Amino acid sequence: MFISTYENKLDKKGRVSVPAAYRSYLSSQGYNSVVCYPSFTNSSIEFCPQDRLEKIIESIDTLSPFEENRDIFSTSILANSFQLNFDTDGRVTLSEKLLNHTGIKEKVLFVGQGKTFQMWDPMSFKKFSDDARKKASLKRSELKWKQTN
Amino acid sequence: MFISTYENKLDKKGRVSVPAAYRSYLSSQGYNSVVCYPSFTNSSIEFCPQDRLEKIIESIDTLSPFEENRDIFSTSILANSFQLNFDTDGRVTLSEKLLNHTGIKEKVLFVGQGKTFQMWDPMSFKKFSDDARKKASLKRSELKWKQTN
DNA sequence: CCATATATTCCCATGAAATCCCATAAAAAG
DNA sequence: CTTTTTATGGGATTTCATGGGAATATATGG
Repeated sequence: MFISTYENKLDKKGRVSVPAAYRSYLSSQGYNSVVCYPSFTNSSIEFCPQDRLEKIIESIDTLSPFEENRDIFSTSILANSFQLNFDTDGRVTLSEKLLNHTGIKEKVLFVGQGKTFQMWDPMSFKKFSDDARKKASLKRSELKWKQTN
Repeated sequence: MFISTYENKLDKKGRVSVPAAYRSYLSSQGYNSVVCYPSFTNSSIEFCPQDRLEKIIESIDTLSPFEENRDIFSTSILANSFQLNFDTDGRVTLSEKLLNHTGIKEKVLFVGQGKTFQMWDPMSFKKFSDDARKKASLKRSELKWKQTN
């Protein structure tokens, strides 16, 4: 399972170490690479084992080759995905696209999400999680109010 | 599988390098050439292994109710299809027909579509992709439904 | 059937980017 | 405190995209 968070450094060559805990989980599942794509809802990169993307491909493949939806789905998902291979020391190289989407400069924050994990710029993540916390407390009071009525 | 995008240069001789990642996937599947045809719905060229084209033609056969339509449809694909062989450095040569359909001049954008890939003029693709992203967020729930069924 | 032009493919050189490999530092484990 | 694992830096090597010359194939006209 991917849990906890890890902050690692992006070097001059654009490489970053994937946390050893994540790597050992991946290899225990039989993977030696990961697939990733920019999140649709926030400025993180989502990572998942390759077979997850393969499932998406299979479901797209059920659509007719001349249906508009096929191109729309595959373009918005597959064209923006990357397969990242680990080097011999467990690092991956991040492309310009991925850096731009996240705003990552110096540090990379890995955030475990159970079956997947994310990469964030540490600052962006702090904003995001603070925001999430506020929203949660607003909703909580809303919920309490509804409960008493 | 074919994912991500790669922008390569068209040289004076009309050659372009097929991304190494795509070539290695093709050869892992036992192919050393590709078949391509102009898309019916947009200004890209569709690439696929040869047996896939045969499958597409079969599916046209079963889908179209009128025999006449079938013939027109499948011959129009076949007549406009090319088999492109890789040279010793992994390049293919693009014919005038293909260049005209796409509007490609200097740069060739390869776009992964899972089991197939496309070639685009970078500008045309940007337009298409911005549009696709908007439509995808509207229709994503539709895809999810199909995945579970 | 040959000769010339044109296009196609092979082959090698180059520069840039990706990857390997090793050294060292920092952290964790025993 | 010692040993092992992990993260990081950087030089060495390999891969890849690209350009262009040489060799081969194909077409066209006489």
